[in-house]
Amino acid sequence: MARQKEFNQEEVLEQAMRLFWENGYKATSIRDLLKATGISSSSLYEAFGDKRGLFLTALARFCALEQASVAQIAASAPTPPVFIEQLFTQLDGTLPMSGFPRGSLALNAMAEFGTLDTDVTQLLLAHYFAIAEIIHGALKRGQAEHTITNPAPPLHLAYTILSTLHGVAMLKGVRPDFAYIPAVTRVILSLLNP
Amino acid sequence: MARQKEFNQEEVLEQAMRLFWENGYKATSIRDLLKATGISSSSLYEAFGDKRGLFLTALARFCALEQASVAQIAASAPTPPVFIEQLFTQLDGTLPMSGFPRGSLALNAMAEFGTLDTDVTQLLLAHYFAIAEIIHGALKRGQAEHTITNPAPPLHLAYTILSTLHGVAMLKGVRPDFAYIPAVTRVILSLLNP
DNA sequence: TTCATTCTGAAACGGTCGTTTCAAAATAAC
DNA sequence: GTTATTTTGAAACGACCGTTTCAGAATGAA
Repeated sequence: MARQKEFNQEEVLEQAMRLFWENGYKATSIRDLLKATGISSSSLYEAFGDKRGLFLTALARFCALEQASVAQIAASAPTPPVFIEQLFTQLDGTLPMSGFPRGSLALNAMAEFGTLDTDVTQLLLAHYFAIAEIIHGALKRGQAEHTITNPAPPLHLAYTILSTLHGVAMLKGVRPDFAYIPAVTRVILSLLNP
Repeated sequence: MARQKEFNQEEVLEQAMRLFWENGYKATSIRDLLKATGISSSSLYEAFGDKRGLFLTALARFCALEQASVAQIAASAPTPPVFIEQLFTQLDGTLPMSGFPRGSLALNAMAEFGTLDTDVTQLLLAHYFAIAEIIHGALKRGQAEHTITNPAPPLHLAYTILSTLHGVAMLKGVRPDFAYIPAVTRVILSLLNP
């Protein structure tokens, strides 16, 4: 055949994801992306179609990473309440140290796009319900194992907990040193075992 | 003196607030604002300085309206738990009918700006803590009156409830017909009186 | 080595951005 | 009615936007 690509598509996506995460979709220009990734515009357009295509790919990557992270925590936590606790703990402490921007790209995209782009909306809703389902499954297990005594429908508890997580994540994006996450975590844990 | 203004500053702010609310800061252009408000660029720049100044003024207006709304609900609700319930109910039902865009301009601004604009950040944090304080006060009252039996620190409960509200509002911005708000509300009310 | 194919880098495209300018229109005071 | 002050409308500004183009560099196959 002919010449092979000089850039790594994964690395380009990683950088694009970070830029969109930090600055949002509209505020991230193609030139910003070219500078951060080091590739040229012709390569970018050949690989991803256009700016929106690159964003959708980067957002899908974010969602996949976040779902994998949540699933891994769910699988390794000794009990469902500890799983829930670790969701909040990860939000509070470990993510900032990993060099990622604050907050959540998915939540930022929810706010920026709302219902204005059906592809973005579909991606975000699928992501939301996938994570809700992981939490839901854990809560069901907890009720069966009696590590959770609250008899409320586990799906309702799951939506409540996920909403609380999202609310905390939003505030954390504006005030990264928000000190009340452990307190909120304790309240939520007390909800599982009143 | 001389000629008097032909436009009403309040109405211009109202329109600007709606546009920023619907589309975000970056995605709302000066030309969009001129078309929606009917004024000319010279008038706009004379009255608000620049685009960012107009946004800050519109955002401050939104925050003032929201705080007044929450305070009014707090004052008129028969008991603190009913007050909390009405916060969720208003989010679920009445706002969409009023012709306002979905979601919350304050939450959208949190996501769009993060920590990148200190003036925006300060405004949003002040708004956040003002509403948290209203809820906090109501919960303290509820504990004193025994309409709330959960003995947890009311400030912790307040942050938890506000976070949940914000998480629900975020999802509502992407899926206005989200059907589980009443279920989440019931879970939160059960938290107040376990 | 030659040829065919693919990727790259840089320049350029028209359009839109936020903002400024300024002459003409309007009005309060005299 | 004249004057002084302020607002308005329209045009224009340079900068940046997302995107396209294409000659030339690079590389696998013959």
